[in-house]
Amino acid sequence: MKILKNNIKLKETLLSGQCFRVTEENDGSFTCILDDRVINVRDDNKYLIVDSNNLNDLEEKVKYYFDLNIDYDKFDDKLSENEYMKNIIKFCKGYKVLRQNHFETFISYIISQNNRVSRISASINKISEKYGKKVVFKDKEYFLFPTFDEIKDISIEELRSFGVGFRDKYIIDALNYLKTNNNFLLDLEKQNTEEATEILTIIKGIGLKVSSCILLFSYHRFDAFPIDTWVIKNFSENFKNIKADQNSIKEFARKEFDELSGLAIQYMYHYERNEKDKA
DNA sequence: CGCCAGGGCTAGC
DNA sequence: GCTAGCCATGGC
Repeated sequence: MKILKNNIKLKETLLSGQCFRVTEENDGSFTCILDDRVINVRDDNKYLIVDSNNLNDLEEKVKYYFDLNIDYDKFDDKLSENEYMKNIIKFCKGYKVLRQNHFETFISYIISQNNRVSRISASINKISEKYGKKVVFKDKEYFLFPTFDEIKDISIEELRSFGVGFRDKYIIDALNYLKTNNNFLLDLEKQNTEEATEILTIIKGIGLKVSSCILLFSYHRFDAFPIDTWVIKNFSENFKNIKADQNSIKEFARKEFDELSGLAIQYMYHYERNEKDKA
C-alpha cells in the first residue's frame, strides 16, 4: 500500500529512541510492531510503501502512528522565531512524534530508566514473546506487546529473568496501580499535562523524565518534555545565560516555546544526538 | 577491570 | 529543598 508520506523522515523518526520495537531490514525498510499488528514500511520518494499482516484500516493506522495527519510546518515556523531553533530546524524537518500505544509506552519507559535502548528492546521482546499474542507476517513470527490483562499477574522473579533489573519492583507497582485504577491510562487523555504528570509520578519508578516520555510519545503532549543528559548538555553549550538544570530549562522552555516546548526540546535532543555525532 | 546507559528513590543534611 | 550513593545488567 502507498501512503503519502507528508514529509516524514522515516529512518530518523524510527531510530530516534522513541520506540523500542523496530528493526531495520537489509533492504532498508523497517519492520515495526505496532499495538495490534506488524508492519513493514519503506521510504519511497513521496510515499511510504507499507505492508502488514493486518490490512484493516491500515492506511488510517499508519497515518495516525507516524503522525502524518498533522502539519508540522506551522509548528516549525513558530519555533523558528527563536534564533537557535531556526538553525537546527532544517536538520529536524521530517522528524515526527509517534503516537504509540499507552500501555506499552507506560511499561517500556519504566524499563528505560538508566538503561540503554538495546537492552530495553531486549526486555520488551522477552516479555512480549512470553505473554503477547503471536503474529505471523511474511513467514516470520512476531509477538505483540501484551495487554494489561495478559501480564497483570506476572511475578517479580519472572520480570527479573527478562533482564529488567532493579526496575522489576517499579513494574509491579505500576501494574498494581492499574489494578485499582482500571481506566487510569485512558483518563490521562482527559487531563492536562500538569495533572497527568502529577498522577503518573505517584507510581514508584516514574519521575519527571519517564512521565514526560510517556506523555510525549504516547499522548502526543507537545508541552511535555524529557530533560536528560543530552538536553542539559545542549543547553549548557547554546544557552549560556540559562542555568542548565531541570527547573531552569523547564521554565525557559515554557516561556520561550509555550505549548510547543516538548517538540522544541525533542528537536534539540535529536540534533544533539545525531547531527553533532557526524562531525 | 571500570565505566556508563534518554533516572529515580532514599537517606542524610 | 537539595544532593550523593545506590540500584541490576551487559556491552564496551
